[in-house]
Amino acid sequence: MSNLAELEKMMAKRALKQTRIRRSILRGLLEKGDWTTARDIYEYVKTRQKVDFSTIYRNLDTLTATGILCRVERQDAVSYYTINHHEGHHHHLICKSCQKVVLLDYCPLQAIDPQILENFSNVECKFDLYGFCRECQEQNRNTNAK
Amino acid sequence: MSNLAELEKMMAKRALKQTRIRRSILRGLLEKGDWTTARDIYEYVKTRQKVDFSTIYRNLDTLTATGILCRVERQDAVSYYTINHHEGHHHHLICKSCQKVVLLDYCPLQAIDPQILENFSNVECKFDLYGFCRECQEQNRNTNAK
DNA sequence: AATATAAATGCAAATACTTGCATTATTGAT
DNA sequence: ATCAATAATGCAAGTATTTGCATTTATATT
Repeated sequence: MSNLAELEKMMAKRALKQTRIRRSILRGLLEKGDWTTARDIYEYVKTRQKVDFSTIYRNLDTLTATGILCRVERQDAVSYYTINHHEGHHHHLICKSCQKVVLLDYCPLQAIDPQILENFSNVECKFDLYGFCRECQEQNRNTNAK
Repeated sequence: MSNLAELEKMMAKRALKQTRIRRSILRGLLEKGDWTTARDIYEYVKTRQKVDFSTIYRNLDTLTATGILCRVERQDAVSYYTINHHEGHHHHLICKSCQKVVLLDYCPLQAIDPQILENFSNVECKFDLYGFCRECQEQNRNTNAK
């Protein structure tokens, strides 16, 4: 879907400076093509150039905030990142065992009584579901049955 | 509403041992009568007896898991706890400035396509809204206008 | 009252992530 | 190509919270 040139255009459009580290983060995520931890991204970049962990975190933040990346949080508070291929606001359902991510094309904000929201501005919505996917349930059944 | 004796009965019903520290945590929260950080609870208990921070966290966890306490998370990942006066599952709207908490008597899980949930078991719902309450908006306007 | 057992605690070390600040690199304008 | 403005980076120290393990305590039973 996306390639590095496209992502660089997106950075330009958002007035983000195109640094070697940023390019490396995006290249790493493109290669992986899947949800990845900050630690794994750090390892990837570090083998290619000098980089500090805080720089990785700061970049993952800005790239996520500008919609270039997408972030989900595991229940143990470890975050996963991937290139954002989806237009518009959405949420996720995450497997508690294998961390598989299912996209939920729904935002609960729309269902909240407007009277309540009336008194608040800049309302942000944190919403995620966590469960065990079918495959992990079955694996677990087998393990326990053994 | 609740007093310590009532809370002790709740602990007994849930087979939680009644330790000095647990009583102290609950007494502190009753005195405060409002959302409180783990740090503040730790300070309160520490002035009364020897206690380690990890014990505070472990107790806040178990007391929350058993429904005796209620927890909300600030956007910067600091948690607030209070005695749970509410029956049943619910969520919160939290002011990003003063941390005021509004109860949302709604769970978005009900609105999710059952076909999606069918493939997952033990689904838990993380849902919170964050915004600026009217008072904080006005204060900010004044500060900026000055 | 003595005791067995399971749960709670303290301690030390680890976790993921954040922040302040001085230095450096990218960018658009000359 | 040079340069000024601004954003990005590295470093060091900080944050809240968690975890493993050995010791202690609360509780139900005798």
